[in-house]
Amino acid sequence: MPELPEAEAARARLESGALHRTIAGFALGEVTHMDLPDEASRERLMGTQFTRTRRHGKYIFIGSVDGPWLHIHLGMSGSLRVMDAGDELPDYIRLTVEFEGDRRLHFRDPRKFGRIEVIDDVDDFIAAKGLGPDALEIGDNAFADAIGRTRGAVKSALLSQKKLAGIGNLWSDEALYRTGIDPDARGSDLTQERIGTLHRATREILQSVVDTGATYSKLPDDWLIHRRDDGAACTRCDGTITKKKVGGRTSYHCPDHQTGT
DNA sequence: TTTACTGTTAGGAC
DNA sequence: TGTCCTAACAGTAA
Repeated sequence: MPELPEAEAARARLESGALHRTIAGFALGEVTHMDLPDEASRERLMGTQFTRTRRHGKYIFIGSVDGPWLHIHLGMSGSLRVMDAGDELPDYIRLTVEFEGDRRLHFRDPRKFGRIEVIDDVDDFIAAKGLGPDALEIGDNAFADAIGRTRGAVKSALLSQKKLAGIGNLWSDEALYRTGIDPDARGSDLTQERIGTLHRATREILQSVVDTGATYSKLPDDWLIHRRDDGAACTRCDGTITKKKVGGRTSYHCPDHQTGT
């Protein structure tokens, strides 16, 4: 379920379980239609150790000061598992990094929308992708520009990784729900005050989810995440949660307290 | 059996 | 030129 908080949880898992161990091999699962490192890329990593991790938006990186990096994107259904040899393997493991000793790093991805590749420089990669600032780091002015200068739907702007990186369908809905903004509202129609409120809500929501390790059941009961159902009761007014498409994405909102301007 | 889905991106419309 | 929108990707689950 990967947006920024899930990527951050995965990064933390790498940080605690996959550093300072010599890479001894790789095992490939069923890999048709997937972007995974080819033989030559895997060969570059053999015998090296990862010593640090990074994350930018939904993009995860693990590498070292001067060596190549592994870039991991979880796609729609990817996850990382740090396990030991002999542990019972879940289904849909697409790539395993085998460290000396028993430690194993597994990339699981049923739907195969994720990707892993070997890259030389993280900052170059981020620039080449055209990613905006990380959603937890972006400053007030940059956020106001990213949202307030778009003619399209505010939700689409939140979702644009080029404007700011890390927000996906679930947490964009959550932030708009909390701030009472209709996902279809034009970004350029919002007052500066509302955009400021949206920025704070976005940051607080993402940070809260990060703090739970992206465990949804630990999030407060009144969050939209627990009632993404057409017809559910709104927790902020007497309204009813309603489903609609915004920018091609399924969106849940309360038409009573979420307004256009 | 049909429909929808938490992300990205190419291609086309405006 | 830029911005925005849609469809497609693959597999599973409801």
